[in-house]
Amino acid sequence: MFKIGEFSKLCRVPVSALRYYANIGLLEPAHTDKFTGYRYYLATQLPRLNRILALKDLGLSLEQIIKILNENISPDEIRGMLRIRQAEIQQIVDEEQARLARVATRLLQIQQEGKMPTQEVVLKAIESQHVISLRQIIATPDMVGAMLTEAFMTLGMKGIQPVAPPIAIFHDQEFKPADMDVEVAIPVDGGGQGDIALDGERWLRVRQLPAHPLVASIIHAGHFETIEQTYAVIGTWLAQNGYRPTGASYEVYLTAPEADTPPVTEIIFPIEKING
Amino acid sequence: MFKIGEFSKLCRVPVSALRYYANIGLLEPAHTDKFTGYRYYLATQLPRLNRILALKDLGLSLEQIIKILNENISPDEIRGMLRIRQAEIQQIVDEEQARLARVATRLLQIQQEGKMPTQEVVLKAIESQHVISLRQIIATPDMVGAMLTEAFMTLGMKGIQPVAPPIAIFHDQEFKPADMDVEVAIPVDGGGQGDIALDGERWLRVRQLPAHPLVASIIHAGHFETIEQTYAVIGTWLAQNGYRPTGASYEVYLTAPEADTPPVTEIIFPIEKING
DNA sequence: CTTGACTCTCAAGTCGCTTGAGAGTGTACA
DNA sequence: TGTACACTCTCAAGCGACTTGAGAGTCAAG
Repeated sequence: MFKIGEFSKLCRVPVSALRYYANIGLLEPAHTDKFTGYRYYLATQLPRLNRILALKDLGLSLEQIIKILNENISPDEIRGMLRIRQAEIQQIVDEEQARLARVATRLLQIQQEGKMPTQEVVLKAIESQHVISLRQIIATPDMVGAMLTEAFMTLGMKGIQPVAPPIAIFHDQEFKPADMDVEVAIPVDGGGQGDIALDGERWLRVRQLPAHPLVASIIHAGHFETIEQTYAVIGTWLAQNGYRPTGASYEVYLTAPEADTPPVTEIIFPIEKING
Repeated sequence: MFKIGEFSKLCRVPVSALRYYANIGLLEPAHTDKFTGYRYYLATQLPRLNRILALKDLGLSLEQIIKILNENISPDEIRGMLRIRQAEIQQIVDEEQARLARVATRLLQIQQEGKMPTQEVVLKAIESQHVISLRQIIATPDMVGAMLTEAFMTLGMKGIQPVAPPIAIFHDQEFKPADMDVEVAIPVDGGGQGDIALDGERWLRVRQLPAHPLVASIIHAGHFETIEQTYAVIGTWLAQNGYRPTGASYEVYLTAPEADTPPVTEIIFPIEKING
């Protein structure tokens, strides 16, 4: 008969943990004094405790361990549990390794630039969106504004409300300062909506923007004249972190145009990992 | 000016999280209505939020992020933080990979044996211990009991109390059924204690058992006649999991000898990882 | 009979949120 | 103008596997 402190020394498990295990019914002491409440353990309880520690070591929750030890579960069920754990652990390993790479990159950046970069690139996924879009070749980039205005006004006349900020998609393979192939897209409700004619040849088309499982995003807060700097930041980031763009890049215009405050724009690149 | 739900859609962060960030002072809304309490955000707050997400992605705590963003911290300090994180993440990766290997081994075992093994091997570290020990070549293994009795009686006469269960250390390189080189060691308090003569030639020596950073341990609950089975279990386990013994093995006798209950013994192997 | 080491229970804290209850607010439509 | 309904608010509790601490009781030695 060991008191809890002695038993704790034997098995190298803190007293507080033993008490916790007793409370949740994972490892009851062999005997509990009815008057003092003192817990008394036997050495024969060590095998059970060791099974507990071993299962815990595999990453199972205490609840699962109680199940495995108290009810007797079929090997198949245990195999199922372990296989789920296996997948989970693999995912953790992958995630943490990616995180490690990001931290290393960040350290390198700080070392090279002597300070913490203030513009942040964020990875995320983008879901498919229902939009009304207008695609055109335009002579200069600042005509995007005119396209948006035209699209917005036409929707306004039809009584259609946007459900998210407008987007411009740049379809050219390489960067062009002129004759850009641009599509402006305004997210709308999924309801039954048809294409809308603008003039003799041009149409506002209803379509579904594709989902992108992985995109890199960065916010540019400031005038469009300086947006190239932010493109440079994201480009550098992609190169340093081993990603490659996989399709047309987006700009999302998060603020309505106002005279007194600079616009906020989100730049989005669909990407994939190199050698992934 | 976005309401919290709109801002949440923009940045793809749940409303509940945004409220939480506001509460802990990580990202205050640009404006809070004094009467209704409604939070209003600006698109210009997105860069800060993105910085938050990026730092969180590196695994920093929100508290650290508040520090980095609100006070302006020197690049050196940030480098320090990141390097600590780097080490932590590396450790997580290593641990999880080891865990993955253990889970895989376990799955294999279940497949081979058709059931969950009930004897568990546990890895742990053992600290250095102050002991009084007696080392001898003995003809048969069951003489260990006699050595222990002799040592205990001698300590008893000197009024010295053991502080933990007695240990036997098997110093032979290979297993020998006879003429074993065995040391019995009884942990005692660290106080100033000298060697004790037993008879003409033999001594109880005071010494410090070395610490072992990594040992494999298994509990054998039952008579000594069946202890070889448990040795086989731990041996198989070491082979399957890629470990190699690095020194003399121990047995710890967790129960005092009693006639009616079988003894409980812990078997301990100092080990190291192969190819580690 | 005291001292000091040990034990007990119960509550709260850890982290980064999420969930839920209960109440108030904003806006579109009949 | 009423009303539905989506949205927002605050505050409290919950997650998991314990740890920490307060306050009270117990045990063994001297």
